Amino acid sequence: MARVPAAERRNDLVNAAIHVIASHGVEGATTRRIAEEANAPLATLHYCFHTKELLFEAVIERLTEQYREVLIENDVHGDVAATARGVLRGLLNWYLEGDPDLASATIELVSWAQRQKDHPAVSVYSEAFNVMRSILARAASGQEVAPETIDQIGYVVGALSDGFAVNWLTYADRSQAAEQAETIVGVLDAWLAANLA
Amino acid sequence: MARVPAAERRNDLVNAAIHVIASHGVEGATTRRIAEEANAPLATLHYCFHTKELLFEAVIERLTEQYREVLIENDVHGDVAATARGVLRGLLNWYLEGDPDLASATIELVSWAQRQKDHPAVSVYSEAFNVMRSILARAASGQEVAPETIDQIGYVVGALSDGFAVNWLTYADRSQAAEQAETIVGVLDAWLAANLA
DNA sequence: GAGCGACTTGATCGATCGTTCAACTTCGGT
DNA sequence: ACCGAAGTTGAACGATCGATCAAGTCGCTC
Repeated sequence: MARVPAAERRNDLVNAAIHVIASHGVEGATTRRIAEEANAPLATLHYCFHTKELLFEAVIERLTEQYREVLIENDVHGDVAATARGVLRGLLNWYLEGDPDLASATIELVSWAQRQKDHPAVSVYSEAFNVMRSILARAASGQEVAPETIDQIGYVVGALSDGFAVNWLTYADRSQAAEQAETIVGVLDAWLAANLA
Repeated sequence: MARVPAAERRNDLVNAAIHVIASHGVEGATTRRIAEEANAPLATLHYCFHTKELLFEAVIERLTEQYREVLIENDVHGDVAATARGVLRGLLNWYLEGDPDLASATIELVSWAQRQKDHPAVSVYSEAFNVMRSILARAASGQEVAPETIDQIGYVVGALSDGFAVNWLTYADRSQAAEQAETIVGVLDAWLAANLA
């Protein structure tokens, strides 16, 4: 077969793993299915990733990176309220219009990673939270906002986007989810207005 | 061994399955592990539930029932705002102080059920939503509240509790989660105040 | 063109999976 | 005392899992 550098193969396998996890769940994501999705023999998967666990850790790194990009891309560089609003909107739009496999695989893998030795699950959330905090902190640099308020806003934005995602992934109804996204943003607006006054 | 009626055995197996799913995930919830947790031989599991899938469906029924009980128990019989607030508080408290296996197993199984033929996943959410709607509708009987507003409130309460649960199950930090629960209730309050005025 | 590291792959391993079966024991009704 | 229904259970089935290995093939360097 056509020769492929290991780095590129690893990339293909990570993409295949995300797709298989999203459509078959962690328990259905077998090494054979992932290899087949990547058009590679089973032995090639183990040539690139010594164990299945190492492959899954690479998938988690990829997902972590994806979240960071989405957050940074949606930094509107406004005041705290506008920035929080923009980040939340960016997340909801990403769920709605981006690759649905990414959100689905994230939910699947986070509970999987929770049970691994040095649970790398937290890394996805903690990293996303850290990025959000730094974005919000810069937006608040000109205002009088307590650090703990920044953290609280970050938590609320995260919780709202998670709550939205769970329902969206459960029902998979796009038009309904679009309305719900508006509702969610309205909830954030109401809370910000009441707490940043 | 001591003779046990099938109905009672089925009950034990459902409880064992919930515990195993919560601690080992759906992919780690093997028939042998569940049978061992229930102190029953493997063959007994298949005597009570013809297949593993049927056992999992029984687990989903149990979880659905649990949610209904929590919602009904926390109906404060006040106006719409007070009722929504009470139900949300009840859910958050149930997550925080109830059996952590129940919430964890729910999250695990919902994504599993999503991939079954006649995805029974939706039943947990839809049933919970229906109960919530009927509770809110009765609370609104004396007020002027549009039916679609009732649904919207139900969605927001659900989304907030889901968002709370995801973070709580990820970090498992009780004291932090207790503060976050207060924040979540505050978010609902702000939104209700802005939208029911 | 010889040599070597990088990559490919079919075949196969032992472990574990969900499920089945038949033999066995207990219990309630007659 | 007898009998059939209900419950128990060890042993085993074929399928599939993650992982391994050895025998390749390709492409670059000297």
